Amino acid sequence: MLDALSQTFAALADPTRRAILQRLSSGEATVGELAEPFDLSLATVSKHLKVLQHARLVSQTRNAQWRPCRLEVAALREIDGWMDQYRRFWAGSFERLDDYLEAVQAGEGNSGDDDQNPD
Amino acid sequence: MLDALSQTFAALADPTRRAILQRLSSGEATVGELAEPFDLSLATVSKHLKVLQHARLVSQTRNAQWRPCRLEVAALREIDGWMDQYRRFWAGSFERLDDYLEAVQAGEGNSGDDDQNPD
DNA sequence: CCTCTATTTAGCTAAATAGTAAAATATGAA
DNA sequence: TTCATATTTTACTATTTAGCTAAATAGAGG
Repeated sequence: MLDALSQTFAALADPTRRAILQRLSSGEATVGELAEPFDLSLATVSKHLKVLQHARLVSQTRNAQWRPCRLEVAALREIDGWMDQYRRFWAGSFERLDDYLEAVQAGEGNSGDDDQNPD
Repeated sequence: MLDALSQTFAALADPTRRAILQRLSSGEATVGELAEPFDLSLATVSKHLKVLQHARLVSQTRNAQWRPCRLEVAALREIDGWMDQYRRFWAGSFERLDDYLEAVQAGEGNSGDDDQNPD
């Protein structure tokens, strides 16, 4: 079994699942409502939802015979947190990593090969 | 073939590949250097690098018989851009989506077909 | 009970992919 | 040319997964 972050990324690596998340970002929806815009069987959408639930991106409650789904943002926040370590590469004016590294290395007075750690 | 965003998410859905990216965030590295911390064959790491290149997360140049790899942040920025539509859910004080939606709906009135009682 | 609606599960196929070992390729050096 | 090093490519296997249809499950209501 993969770690939580990998599961979340894997769940997001499918356009249908991302569309489901987008739909859920405007409110709860039942499985049937979520399936409606897609040319897919309900069983397939149900499986997509199971993947999303397993990745903790969606939760499902029960209301009579409906299972309303809801977006859960905790896993998305984890992705966002993971991205933090890379944001410095575009937070400033650095388009390319080597520009950044060259700038850092020039600032440190090191002209060596490539093992400088900018952090 | 999947769209670019799906490919990027799929590439990130592997701990080895994320570790490779992290290593590259501190500077260029050859395939052998990247493979060193892993208990994987060079061929396997080479394939991971191909996935990362295909997702445009890594570029590879040539230096004699070495192929130094470099982090490319454009695809990460795309992920970051995709996340924008969800940041509002944790940018403020909203821990739970339903709190946010209740607040919004209370302000806007009811939109119609999703008014099952939430609890 | 039975029926209707909503959803999930089971069983299948096809495609993708992570891993391997071994052969092939590319470059530098002797 | 030959050898050594670095990396990729080529089969091949095993696992995962997106999709389907059909059957099963769950609740509402007659």
